[in-house]
Amino acid sequence: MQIVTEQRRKDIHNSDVPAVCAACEARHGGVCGTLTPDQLLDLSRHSTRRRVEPGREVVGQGEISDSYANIISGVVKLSKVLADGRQQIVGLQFAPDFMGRPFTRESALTAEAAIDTDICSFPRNVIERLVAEAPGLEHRLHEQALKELDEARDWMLTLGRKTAQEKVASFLYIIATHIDPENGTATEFDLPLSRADIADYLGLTIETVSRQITKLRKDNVIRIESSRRVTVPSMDRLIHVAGID
Amino acid sequence: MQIVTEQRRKDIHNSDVPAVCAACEARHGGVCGTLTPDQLLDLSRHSTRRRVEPGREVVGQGEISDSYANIISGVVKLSKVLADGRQQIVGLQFAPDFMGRPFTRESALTAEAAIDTDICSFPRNVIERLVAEAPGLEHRLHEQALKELDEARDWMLTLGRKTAQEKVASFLYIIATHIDPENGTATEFDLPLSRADIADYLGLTIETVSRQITKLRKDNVIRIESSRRVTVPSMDRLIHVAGID
DNA sequence: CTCTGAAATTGACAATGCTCAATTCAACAT
DNA sequence: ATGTTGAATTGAGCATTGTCAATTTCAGAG
Repeated sequence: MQIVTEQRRKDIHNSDVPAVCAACEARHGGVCGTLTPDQLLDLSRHSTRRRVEPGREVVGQGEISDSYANIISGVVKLSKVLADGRQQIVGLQFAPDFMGRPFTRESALTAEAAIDTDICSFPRNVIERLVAEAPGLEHRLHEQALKELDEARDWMLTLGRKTAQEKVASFLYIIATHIDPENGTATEFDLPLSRADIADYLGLTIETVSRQITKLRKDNVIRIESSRRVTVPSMDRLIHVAGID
Repeated sequence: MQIVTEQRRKDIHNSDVPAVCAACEARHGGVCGTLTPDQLLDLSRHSTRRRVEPGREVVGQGEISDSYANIISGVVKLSKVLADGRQQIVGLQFAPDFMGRPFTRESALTAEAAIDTDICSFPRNVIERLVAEAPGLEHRLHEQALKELDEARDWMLTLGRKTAQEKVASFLYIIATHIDPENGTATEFDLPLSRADIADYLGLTIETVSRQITKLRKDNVIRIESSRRVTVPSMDRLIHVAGID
């Protein structure tokens, strides 16, 4: 079964913004935002854009530290597992975030598409060369790391101290605020994660997640159009139930 | 009550490593490691070394993004609180880590000394100037952020998926491996955190922490010399109970 | 040495969330 | 339509962890 469609970028011989990049939804986000047209051209020569289907690893085992990628659209789950199979999602990446690990650092992380996801990836050595040339790039990567650190710490508070009810509400709020990269908070959206994924993100079981969603529905905090589709009548109420205030 | 002793560093007029730094335990760690003698001198002119007592905030409210500090010795707790007072420790910093947030980024974090802690702090603007001059410095800060991100994600797995028993064992292992910055893993050590702090770090209650410590003692995984002092007869067993393998 | 107060431990009981099992539901193939 | 499959929901009982309260321990003050 073929699951990714690859298309190596055309080499364009002028120093304007490469056509592929000009049309790219993540042109100004991710790593690309800080690059000059020349650097962007350099990078685009080695970039590969492809679609990853749900459940597929974004980069093969062990490659995670070998390549860098911008998320054009979609959602990627970063997760860790214990020897006996218990799993925890430690981060969700939305477009136009970029992913990858600068400078090797072994951290058994799995990156997997949660829904259909388009990514644009570059080999590690090209990124490293550009980092050496363009000081702004490392700064950008640094800021991304700090953003992820803040998010991780916020989530630690959720994992360690919130009730199941608050955890589920917090999750819904995260999705509402991140699912649409363009606009702000969405009041109606599709959940990018299955109940099993949500449970792994919240440190709960599938059953508890389901029961809490049912409870939120009965309390009129959310409406469930279908198992994946959610409407939030009052974001303030959701925030309140999530314990964020 | 005066709780910190301040001593502004003497301005030394030669470009060798400043005397205060040469004698500093964190000379090669923290931010200082990558600086040239000139830069180190520059930095030392604006640095303040002081001792912070347990329970005291390392930097005043809101200042956390305004200054940077190296931990010379001791342990600092980084924590977050919910509106109703529930608290979660989201990170422990040991010597010779450095702390602080480059580039403003409001993240309601409290940094508090867990035990007597010596820190050497610098104002934000000096760090920013040095970052602009010395590219290696931002790289160092970036690596510190990545290290903290890895640690945060490891801890998320512990918070979300481990049992109380595994959590307490994981905590003891963290302390054993970090408490002595010089040497490697310690088999006998003082806990830098009270039971209340441990509970806040593990997302448990004081009582559960106490019961699990008692159980580990009865199972001969650890020995308790006093409530703060712990001996680990077999680190392998501790690791096993912690679920790290 | 005794008193004091905070920290830690221990016990009894309750509650939150988990386990196991049975349905239900939706998508899709026959 | 009907059957099949995986995902989600629901229920009943239980285990782990939390709550509340009573001791115990220990360090420091007098």
